[in-house]
Amino acid sequence: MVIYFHDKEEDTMMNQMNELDALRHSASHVMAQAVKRLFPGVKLAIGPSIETGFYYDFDADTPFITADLEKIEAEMKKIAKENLKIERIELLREEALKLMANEPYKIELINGLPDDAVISFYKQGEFVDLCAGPHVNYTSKVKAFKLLSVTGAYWRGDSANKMLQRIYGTAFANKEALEEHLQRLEEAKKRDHRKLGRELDLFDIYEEGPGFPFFFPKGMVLRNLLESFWRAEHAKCGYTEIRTPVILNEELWHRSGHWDHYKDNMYFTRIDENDYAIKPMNCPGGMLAFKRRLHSYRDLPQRMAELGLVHRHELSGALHGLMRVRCFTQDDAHIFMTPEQIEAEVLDVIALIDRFYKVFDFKYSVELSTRPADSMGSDEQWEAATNALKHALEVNKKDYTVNEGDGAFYGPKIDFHLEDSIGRTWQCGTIQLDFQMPERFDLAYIGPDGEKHRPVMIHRVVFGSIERFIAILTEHFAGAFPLWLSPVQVKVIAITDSHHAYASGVYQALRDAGIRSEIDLRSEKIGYKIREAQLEKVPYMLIVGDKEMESGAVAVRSRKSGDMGSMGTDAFIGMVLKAVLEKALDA
RNA sequence: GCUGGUGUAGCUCAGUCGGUAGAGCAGCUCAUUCGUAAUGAGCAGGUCGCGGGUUCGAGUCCCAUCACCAGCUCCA
Repeated sequence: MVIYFHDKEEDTMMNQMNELDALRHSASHVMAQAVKRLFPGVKLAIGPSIETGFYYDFDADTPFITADLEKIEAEMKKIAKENLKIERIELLREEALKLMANEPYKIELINGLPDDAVISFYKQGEFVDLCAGPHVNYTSKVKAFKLLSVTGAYWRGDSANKMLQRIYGTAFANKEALEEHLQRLEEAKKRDHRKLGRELDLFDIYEEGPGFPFFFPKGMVLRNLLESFWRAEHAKCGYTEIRTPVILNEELWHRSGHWDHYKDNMYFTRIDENDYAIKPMNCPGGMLAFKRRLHSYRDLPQRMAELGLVHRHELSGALHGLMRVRCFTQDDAHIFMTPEQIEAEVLDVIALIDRFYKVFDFKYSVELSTRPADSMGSDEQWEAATNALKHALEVNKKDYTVNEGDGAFYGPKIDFHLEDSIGRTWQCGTIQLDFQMPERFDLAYIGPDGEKHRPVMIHRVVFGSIERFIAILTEHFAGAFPLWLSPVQVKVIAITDSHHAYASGVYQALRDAGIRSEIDLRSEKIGYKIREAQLEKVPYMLIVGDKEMESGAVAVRSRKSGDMGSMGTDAFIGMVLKAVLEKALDA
């Protein structure tokens, strides 16, 4: 989350944040102390404060269960009541190792500290913990807290290491702030795209196909709108569109390097005694499409887009609604170019992604991901590619963080992250620079010198996956999509049977104007029909009765601001069409 | 995949000590013709995730498995 403040406000805010940080850090120590009292055999790992609270990792012989949280919470309350003084102690390395003789993880941490590091501890009553601080001064300050969950977490975040028990909690300066936070979490649950997708009849995932989503008629309207918008924008930017097969011969995937670096994520099948793979990425198909003929430098850059359906075997525990699925459509494109064109092309894509996200009012963060351990190509190539991306980011004056070792196996990438309703971020857009595939597929173009040259390639997506983007979109707007994206834009509601003919006329006029509409002719009270339309988050309701019939008008009600009074049907249609054309966010 | 938790009607949930499953909403039928967030009555709806086991008897206890949720790992 990006927050902007003015000078003084910023200072106070920073101080408050630091205080809250210290409080939460202390809360994690109090929790560790409580755990130590209740389960003496437990070993301590690490326990930092985090954006929304704190956690502590423990190595326990028997895993904690949910019921343990209550006991631990009760003990924490006792420790707070004891009002222990929290003191800082600095020790020499030897002393520190001696003090932590029974804490193997702490010893590992101490040994990992640089020679000149100050080794500090914080002590409260009988509990001492290796810690850089800062902390609040008394345990009584830790009074508004709640333990939230117990989960597994690998030591040092490495799945090769032992899985520890992590207890998450949150703490605030006072009860009110804590309650407010818990309330907000409840509210956020209502925006969950999995819930809204079902309620609004957009999409769902069934037990019969874990990670393989279904899209229903209204969800398809949304999808198709996103895709048409995408096609129109890409055409403007000089992209062409192709479509490559979902299933291709396994040999292709050996050639591309996917077999060596991505096999575990791929699905395979056999056709007439031959081995085939279901594509997890669109690039190899794109390579073949590019290779269909010889290219001149005059034709470069060549921007070939593809809305490609890919399948990837994700770990069962990683699946998450539409955010992480096992089959999804990437709004992919491969840009083939000369090395001189790299920077301009990367900058263009950065600008394109920025433009797209602004249309939806999305805030995003940027990451540069560098060479992973499992990758192909030479160091020089990787360095050149990484520097090219870095340079583009700097030219663009974009703030970004570096994600070491998180690049694709064929090249470094710039990732664009969007936030879901509870602040988790998801990678959507990405720009990947690739010197490897052109090599592997022996791609070439004829230069001005009449010789063959190797093109460079960019893989890039803007939405990322249509599925994930729809999930983010749903949560961002809490299901109340802006008018231009709403599956149903207008609902005509007749007051009584005698208005049916007139209502149907209005309905037909809307449809003739290309406005996605529904009509409600049921013999229900209008309060009931309005309530239903409101819950369906339809942007506009047109209520028609005697008054409207006489004047040839419609009574407009917006889902946002309620009764807007009556206006001529044509005027309403004009208003809607204008807002749709502008992709207005407040309509 | 790993750790903890949860699976009961389309949805949200109740179901006591093991004694044979219930509500609200949604759906259907009928009545009602109504002016800005719920008209009334009636009907129907369940292999209690799936498979074993214990028991005279299992939604409830045990085992196994699948899916989901939170987190870790991984990723668009």
